[in-house]
Order: sequence, then C-alpha cells, then structure tokens
Amino acid sequence: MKATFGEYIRQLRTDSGMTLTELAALLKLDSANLSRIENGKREFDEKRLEKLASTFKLDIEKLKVEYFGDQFAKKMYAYNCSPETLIVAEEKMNYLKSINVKQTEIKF
Amino acid sequence: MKATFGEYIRQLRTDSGMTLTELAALLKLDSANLSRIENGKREFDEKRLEKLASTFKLDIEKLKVEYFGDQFAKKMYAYNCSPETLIVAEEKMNYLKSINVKQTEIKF
DNA sequence: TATATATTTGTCAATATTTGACAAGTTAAT
DNA sequence: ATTAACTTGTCAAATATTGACAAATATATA
Repeated sequence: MKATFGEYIRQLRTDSGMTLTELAALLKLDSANLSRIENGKREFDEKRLEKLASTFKLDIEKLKVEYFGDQFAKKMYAYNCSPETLIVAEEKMNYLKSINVKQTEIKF
Repeated sequence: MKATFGEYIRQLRTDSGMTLTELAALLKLDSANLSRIENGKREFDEKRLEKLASTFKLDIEKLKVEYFGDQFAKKMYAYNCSPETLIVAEEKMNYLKSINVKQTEIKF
C-alpha cells in the first residue's frame, strides 16, 4: 500500500461499486466533502475510522497504520523532514511508554 | 536524545542559565505558556523553531527532527499505534515525492 | 525567618482552524 | 441530451489554539 489515505478510500469505495453519496451517507458525511477527502483536500476525521473499518471489513489496527502513516508522511513532506525523523519518533514513543510505566508503578 | 520536546527545551534553557521569562521574551511568548510547553501541556508552535534554533545555535534540520519526531511519537502513543506506522509513513512520504504533489494541494 | 525570584496553574477572550452544508459547476456514461 | 457521479466555491457554525493576566506555589537567598 503506497497510496495516500484518500486514494485508499477511493479504491475501497470503487472496488465495492459504491458512489460517493452512498459511502458518505454511511460515514455521515457530505458527498462533496468525501470527494475532497479522497482527493486529499480535506482530512478524514479519526472518529470515522471505526465506521470505515466495519464498512469494508478491515482490521482497525491496519487501518490506523494507513491513516496515521499518511498523516506523518504528509507532514514530513510538507516540512521537508529528514527520514531520521521517523527513527527519532520511535525512540520518543518508547520513551513515552517508559515514562508511563514508571508513573503507573508509582500509582497505588 | 530521548526526552520529549518540552524536556529538551527545558534542558537547553537551564543549561544556558536562562529563566522562563527570559527565553519566553526571545520567543515572544508568555512565560506561563512556555512553562506549559516545557511540561508538555501545550504545543510549541512550529513558527518558533527558527528562533529557537538561532537562540541556542542549533541546526534547524536536527531541531525539526526532534520537533516532528516528538509530535509523531505523541500521536502514536495517544492512539496506540503500531511501530509499523512509521515504516508506512516512510513509504508514503516516498510515494508523495514520486508523484510530486504540489504542497498547497495537501491538506493536513 | 522574610523577601525576592522563578515557576506553575486557572481562566477566558481573541484568534485561528476545521467542519458541515448547500449550491453550482464539470465530467462521464448511456 | 439527459441523468448520475463527481468536483469546486463558499461560508456560517462548531472546535481548537493562542495570548494574556492574575493568582498560587515553589525555590532561592539575605
């Protein structure tokens, strides 16, 4: 999967023979705005990920990987970030986890 | 560097013997809000990265790695994203480069 | 101790951004 | 040419972020 998240949704939708209006209704969206999402001109709202997953019977964890991966890629592209950013992101995520573990250990 | 971006700023500031008020003034910030930033209760605004870099004589590219790496880490931590997300992010960034999307067309 | 300095927290109006919605436009298929 | 599908323009309403000031707390120093 190397498409943007919008392209991914469009693929899912067209493969299943749905129109913008049909999918938009399921997602409680205006078809005009779903069009913008598929074309990368608006963001897909995170709160609709679950509905998107159930509609196309996708694993929510894999969908999140696509969704957030897309967000990070866009930001890095927009700000011309070095790929090193992603390595640092992983380090920092592990750091956040370790901090939280410590805090949890202290509680009660 | 495994600290959060806020912890990083605090380290830079205290190492150079500055008070919140002094650094906040340079960054055109309220000292109260810089305190919140250092403690991870507010976001550092991207538009102040250049000033932060010049203040502490840091390489702006390395600072961006810390800054955006922090943002990605926080989001992944908050949404319990798999580390796979970062691999996908890199793929998608390369995809964006390959199709040479105009930056102004990207919504994020 | 007191007193000054530094930091943190509470609050909220101002500002900025995102979202939902409708209309009007274009494209594609028959 | 007609219809359905899709795209684009616009904007008010809903949300989120920011800047600012006051007040509370913590820390240092005389």
